[in-house]
Amino acid sequence: MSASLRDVARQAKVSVGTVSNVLNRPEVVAPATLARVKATIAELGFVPNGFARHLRAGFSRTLGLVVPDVANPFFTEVARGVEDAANKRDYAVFLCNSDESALKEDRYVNVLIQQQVRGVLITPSDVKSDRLDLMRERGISVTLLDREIKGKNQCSVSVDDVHGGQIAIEYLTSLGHQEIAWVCGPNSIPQVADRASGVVKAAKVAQASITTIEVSLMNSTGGEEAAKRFLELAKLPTAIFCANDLLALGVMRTLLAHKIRIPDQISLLGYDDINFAPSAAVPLSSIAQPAYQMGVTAADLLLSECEDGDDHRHQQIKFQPQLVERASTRKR
Amino acid sequence: MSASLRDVARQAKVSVGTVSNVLNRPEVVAPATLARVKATIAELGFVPNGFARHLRAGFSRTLGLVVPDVANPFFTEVARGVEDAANKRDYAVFLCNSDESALKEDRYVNVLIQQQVRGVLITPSDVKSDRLDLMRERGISVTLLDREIKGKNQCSVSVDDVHGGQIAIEYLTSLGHQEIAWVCGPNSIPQVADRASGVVKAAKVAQASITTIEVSLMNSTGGEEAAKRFLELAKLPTAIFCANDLLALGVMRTLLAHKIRIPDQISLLGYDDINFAPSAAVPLSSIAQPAYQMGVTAADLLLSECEDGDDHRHQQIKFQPQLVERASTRKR
DNA sequence: CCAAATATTTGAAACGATTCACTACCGAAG
DNA sequence: CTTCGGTAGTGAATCGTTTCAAATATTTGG
Repeated sequence: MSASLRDVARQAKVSVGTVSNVLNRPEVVAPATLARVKATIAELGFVPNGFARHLRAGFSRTLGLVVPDVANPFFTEVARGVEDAANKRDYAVFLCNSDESALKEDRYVNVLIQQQVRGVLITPSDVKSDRLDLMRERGISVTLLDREIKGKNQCSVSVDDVHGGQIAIEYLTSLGHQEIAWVCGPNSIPQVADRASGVVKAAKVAQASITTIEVSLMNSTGGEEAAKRFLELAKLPTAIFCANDLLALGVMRTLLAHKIRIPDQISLLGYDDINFAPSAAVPLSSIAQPAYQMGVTAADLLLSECEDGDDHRHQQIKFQPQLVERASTRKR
Repeated sequence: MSASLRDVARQAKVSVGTVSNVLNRPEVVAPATLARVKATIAELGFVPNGFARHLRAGFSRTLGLVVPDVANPFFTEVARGVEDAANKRDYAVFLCNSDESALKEDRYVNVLIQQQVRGVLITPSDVKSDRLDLMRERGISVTLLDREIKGKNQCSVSVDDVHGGQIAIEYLTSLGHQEIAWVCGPNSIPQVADRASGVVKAAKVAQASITTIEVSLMNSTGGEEAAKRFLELAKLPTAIFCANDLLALGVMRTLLAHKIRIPDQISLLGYDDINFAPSAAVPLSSIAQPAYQMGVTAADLLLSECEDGDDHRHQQIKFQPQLVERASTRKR
């Protein structure tokens, strides 16, 4: 099959130790030998076997990335950031979609442990679970992505979701909306809970009333369902704030199909500011999060934890969300 | 650190061979022993070290997936399919974005070889390169995704792009359009070339005239650039066919910003039928490809090649694209 | 109750790299 | 001519599994 270090050693008439040195500490090898061995390596097309290397070393140069859904452009952007940062340091990334299911998450955590990944970036479906500790016990660094656990000693990169919910409602009320619908996923998702708490807080200050519409899927299908439920309300709110852009797009699609004009009759505000938001039927106002940047930051944090070892200090980095105004919202 | 097979053996008072049997061939182990060893495994929280296992076995349970851009919803869908199919067979997937760059692709191929992946699914930037042979020489199965090499002995899953280009133009000419702009990426991308050839073929039959606008980036930024170039044309075509939906969305955004009405003044047709297409400012007509299904099929094909070994027969699977009519196209 | 047949279990070799104590060699110093 | 210091190179042990021939235990038939 493919050439091993031993084959190279034999062909170059040196010992395996020397070949290993050529690969890992070329400075201790005499120039002539170095050249000869390098030539042999090229000749045989030798590529070191990562398994064997990492078996001895005790760790690998791979990371796991566990997100709820890469089909969500927000996470796609995050993934891009992670990949670029990892790549820069010569790490490869395993991609895992948990679909917010604890079961799938468990399976993946197990796979990642088996693969002996060096570290894991995860948006856990359930922050309280012991999955994370399980990995850490095994010497796998864990950094939370878009989640945060207070008081716990670990790195995390998140966005201030409470503030996000708050500025959303502050914005809508500043436009004169007093009856607002809040379309969200299950409250067990921390982002949903946090944004909701920001929503409630800001609503109280502005004395606005909030109607919650909760659906199970945080994608455009969920949005369609939400819109149908919305239309059945006794008194229609004048603005809708959605927990993410996919929901908002589903809502938009359905409302437009029912001849409801946006923003004339109803203002619509999303969350995430995905790439597609400006191209929507009515360009979607949204709360932007620095997705790519978050991916890069999280990966850098994780890798520095992996490589610095003991003198690493855990950090909780929190980005601030930002309002992006487009055509889907307007004064009442 | 974490428990090894040897630790389990010691604690359960059996030999390492027996523990290994419990893991891999439980049917040869006596029920009482089986139970005891399993209990010990659970107690110590033992997870086998994938490296050591695969080092011995000579291959791993990992796949590589190399696509030009996961941020493109088409490839995201494909990736989802691949992941689900791989997961079902207990394989993990490395995600790699080549960005159509031969350099990045080379780097990733090297990483994947080092990781000793069992197989690779790739949309190669350059079909003629010897990267693919390099991997095969090392015993890594390779399946082409959304590309095809005629006469070569390998599996591939693709879409009939020539036909796709053809039905697009047939449709537009059937609506009465005779002056059509074709917005595409570099001709070095096989899909672009194939679709272009379908375009030309159908145009000849219908005696329509085609104006080609080539941009370097196949995303919405590229689309914006294309639209600007389009607007500078001496005589404006009445329809635009874009090589993918992202391009089309960029074009749409820009044309609408210039107060050009779609489809009244210009018909716009995309390719891929991504999830957002129906939510676009003007719901986008498009040529649909079964992305998720392609991912699943490709992964299944690859894994059957990996596992069936010699009695595997290479297959070239070709899906047929389909026209999806929405509001962005209309009769002249 | 014994031999043969069958069912379990054992333990050492192997996978391919890294590591490190050790040897070989060379020139310089005593 | 020996001794020392330093540089280059060696090769056996090691990592945690799987595999498999051999050893041992158990069952069966006579």
